[in-house]
Amino acid sequence: MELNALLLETYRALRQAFGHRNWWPADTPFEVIVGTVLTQRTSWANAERAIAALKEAGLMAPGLLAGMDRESLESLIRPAGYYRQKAARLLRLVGWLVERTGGDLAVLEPLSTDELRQELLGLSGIGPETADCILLYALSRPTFVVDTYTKRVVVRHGLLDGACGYSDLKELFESNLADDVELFKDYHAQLVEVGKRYCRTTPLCGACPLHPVLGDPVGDEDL
DNA sequence: GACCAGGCACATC
DNA sequence: GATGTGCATGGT
Repeated sequence: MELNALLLETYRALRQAFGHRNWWPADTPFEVIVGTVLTQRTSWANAERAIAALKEAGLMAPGLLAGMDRESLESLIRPAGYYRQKAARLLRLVGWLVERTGGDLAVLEPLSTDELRQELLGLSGIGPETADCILLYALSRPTFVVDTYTKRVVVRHGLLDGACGYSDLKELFESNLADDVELFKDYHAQLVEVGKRYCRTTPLCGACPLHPVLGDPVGDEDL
């Protein structure tokens, strides 16, 4: 089967099994941006507590957040973990956003996705996954988000070898699927879901909805 | 108590 | 370029 068809079949199987995942839950694109930092290496439930605290305090707005002192921000986002790092990262990111846009994300529209991605990656604390989450889920750019679950599913089924890096995985999906923001949003979310439920350190391939599509895993690499 | 969760920067080799 | 480590809370 062609890669394009295989990747679409994979998505269909996941969508059939799990339903639309409805990522990213948020009231505004700005809230998505804040969430991308808060959820780094952190369960969504804990990131949500921090988001709720910011909203409760009436601070979920670029100008207000950018003006906060670091210690107050740290105490509000504490439940998300890594709160000292994340407070510093949020202040840098939101500071950049305010300076760059004055708080109006529409100002970024003329920039190419690639230009925007490079700017985001230039900020300390914004790596490839966070940058792509911001681009896809907050700014609706057709960029594929990769994470450890993506790698597990892809490598376990021999689509790429274990030495592949972030850009290889990203390329696999972007060059074999049409640029489709809604597809990219839900596809990533589905990969996270199947990763959590079945494609774990010790896989549960038998009941996995991908098994009929991709077959038995190949290799036994520890991912 | 161990292990994991919607990463990233930095040190070291 | 690859590999190891710190960052921190909260659920299972």
